[in-house]
Parts: sequence; structure tokens; C-alpha cells
Amino acid sequence: MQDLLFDFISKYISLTDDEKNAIISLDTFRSFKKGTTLLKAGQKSNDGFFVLKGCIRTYYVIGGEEKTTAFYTEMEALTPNCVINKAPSEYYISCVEDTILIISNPDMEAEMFSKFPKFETLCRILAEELLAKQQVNFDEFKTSSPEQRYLNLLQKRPDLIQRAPQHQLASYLGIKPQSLSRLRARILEKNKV
Amino acid sequence: MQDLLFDFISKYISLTDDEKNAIISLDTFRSFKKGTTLLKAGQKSNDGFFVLKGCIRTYYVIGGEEKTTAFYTEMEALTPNCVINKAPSEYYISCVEDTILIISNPDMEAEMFSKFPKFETLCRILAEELLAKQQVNFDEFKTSSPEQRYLNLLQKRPDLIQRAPQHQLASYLGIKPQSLSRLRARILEKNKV
DNA sequence: TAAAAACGTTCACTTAAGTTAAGAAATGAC
DNA sequence: GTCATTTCTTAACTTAAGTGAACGTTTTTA
Repeated sequence: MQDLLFDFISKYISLTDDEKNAIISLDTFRSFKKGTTLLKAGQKSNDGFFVLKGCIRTYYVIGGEEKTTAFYTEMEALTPNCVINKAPSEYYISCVEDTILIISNPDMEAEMFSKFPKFETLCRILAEELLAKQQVNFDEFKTSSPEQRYLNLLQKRPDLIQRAPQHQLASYLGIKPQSLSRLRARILEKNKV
Repeated sequence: MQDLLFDFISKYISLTDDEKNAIISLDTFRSFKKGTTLLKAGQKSNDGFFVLKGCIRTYYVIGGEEKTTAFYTEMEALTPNCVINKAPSEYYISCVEDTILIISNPDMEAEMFSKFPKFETLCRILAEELLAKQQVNFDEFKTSSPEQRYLNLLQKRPDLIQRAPQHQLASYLGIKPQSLSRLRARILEKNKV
């Protein structure tokens, strides 16, 4: 399990055995059952999440309805808004599948950064990279129709369509579950002819 | 002009006079006329932009049409995707108004980071904060209708509606210019009754 | 394992965005 | 200042998403 993490990190910086041991000794690998809620809207928390295995999602409850807006799978990190701005969370976080996470917090990070400045560089690079990726993602969302967004998802994250239920995917695509059903039927119809 | 920058930075970290001078001596303050193109799609560049005064936008050209997806105004930073992933840019960047920018590049940053590690901390914090903000932004976009998005923009960035032309705002809201016109007329009609 | 809840699909209807086109208004170039 | 271009608005029509409801299926859970 840890090897997955170190393979991932090695794409960005190289770690000494000392540094690897420092990470392991933090002892923050945790397992959760599918459906577990990691954070509720309105709560404050300092926990950041890094997905080693499985899938978690963020969702809002608006007018009594769940609106899933993001999924995080293997080697993806989520630092909840409430950790950054020290305000109550606007959204829920829960496990789509049985999931293994690394859970971090700012104090822990600060200690690691001062002991191994390299980690701060890693975090900076990861944050910058994510920011750029996410901007392009958002751009694609804005400039395409629901149907194009679905086809795009099918290309880019085909696993998600298997792993997450339709109604969660629908709000992730910015539409209603019924519209996703219809849209898929429409695509099948087109390909048939 | 520099005071604006230092006031902004002081919200995150405190700088010594030495550090402030180091920034000034980088001598990267640049002025541009409205309409100036800073980066073209397909080009490679290492320039990052920080807006001191004015407004810049990113836009794609899709099927011959400009699709504006983001605006950056005072104290906002844009590191183009192509700087991060060393690939040709997917979008254009140009000035919506006469604009004063700080232009950075990775080599310059690396030098500053090694001389003053504090700057890397600043950049990490800024990137993390932006990432969290942007996620919430995207979430709001996904969970609301074009009309709600327009009303939301009116609340959160009223200046943008004055500063940018309608057709750029339209694609920023994920709709066509005609739809934005209609939607605004609809809102006026509602408030009249 | 049986009942209840949640989920996915389909349908008919409503609403709003996309499209095409035309004309008025604003802006920029000369 | 005038002409040309771009921008904004309006309108009629098309297309697709939202809505409310029904129904079969799957998943929970008691």
C-alpha cells in the first residue's frame, strides 16, 4: 500500500529512506467502509484526505437533495474548504466505496515541512498542478453541453461511471438523474442507427 | 503600486525590508494596453501573471468562436496550464483593460525560493487557498442554473459585469450571448411586477 | 426473508437554452 | 466626424433539460 504512495511521490521529488520512514511513522493510514461520512456540512475539521485506494465524494444538500460535485479516487488529494478558511464546512464528504486514506492535518504538515522542507515543495507543486488541471476541467465544463460532458467523462474517467451511482454522476455532470438517463438513451439510439 | 502588492502579501506572511527589496529588484512590473494578447493557444511559455491593476481573461477558440472561461482582476494570479505541464497552451490570454502585471517564471521562482524559503510557503498557501476557492466556485456552477449563476456573479463580482463585455460574460456563465440578453430581460421583467 | 427504501428508467408536459436572422447601438479606425 | 465593424438585443423556431409521476428493480435493514 505504501509503495503506491512512494511511486506516486517519486514522480515529483525523490525521497531518502529517512524521509519515507518519517511518512510511515506518522501512522495516518486509515480504512473506511463504503458509505462512511468523513465530514458533515456545518462541521469544522482540520483533516485533509489522500486516497490510497477506493473513492470518496463531496456533496451538498440543497433543498433536501444531495448534489455530488466531486469524486476523488486513487492518488487524489482533498483538502476541505473548511481546513483552508477555518469556517464550517459547506459540504459533506463520504465514501463511495470501501476506502483507504491518509489523513493529514495542518499541525502535522507544519512539523513535516520544518523537518523536511522538500515536503513543502512537493505540496506546492501538487497544489499548483491541481489548480491548473482543475481550471482546464472547469473550462471544459463551461464550454460543453451535458451530453458532451458525459462523453468526455466516459473518455477521461471511465472507471467513475462504473464506480458511482447514476444519480451522483448526474449532479457531477450538472444535470438531473432523469436527464442523464434520457441522454444516455439518446446516445445509444444515435449509435444504433 | 508596490504597496498594493505588499499589503496583499502581508495577509499571509510578513516580509522584511530585505525580502521586499528582493521582490522589487526582480523588476518584473509590466504595463499592457487593453486588447494585448499575452499568450496564444498552441504556444509554449514560462510566464506566470499576477494582476496588480486591470483585468485579463483566458479564452478558447472553439469552432471559430471565442469562449472566455476566466477573468483575473486585482491581486489575482494566473499560472497558465502550459507552464505547469510544459505543453503548448490550450487557451489564449489577453487584456480586458489596460493592465499592470507582475510577470514571473519558474527559474526566477526557484531562485527566490532558495534565497527566501518563506516565498515558497507563500506560494504554497496561495495555491492551496485558490484550489479550495475554485472548487467551491465550480460546485456552485454545477449546482445552479444560468440565471442563478448570473445573479450570483452580480453579488460576488459586480465589477466584472461592468468591466467585461456581455459576450465574454456569457461564455464565462456557460451560455450564449443571446441567452444572457434574454435572461437579463427576464430578470428585469420579474422585478418590475 | 420480507417489507421498506432507494434507485434507474420512461413518459408527458413545461421551461429555458440553442440557433438563425435581423436590426439597433456602441466602438474603433481612418 | 464618418464609415465599418463589433456588440447587444429582440424575435421565431428548435432542441434539450427540468418537473412530476408511475413503475419495475435493486439494495437496505429490521
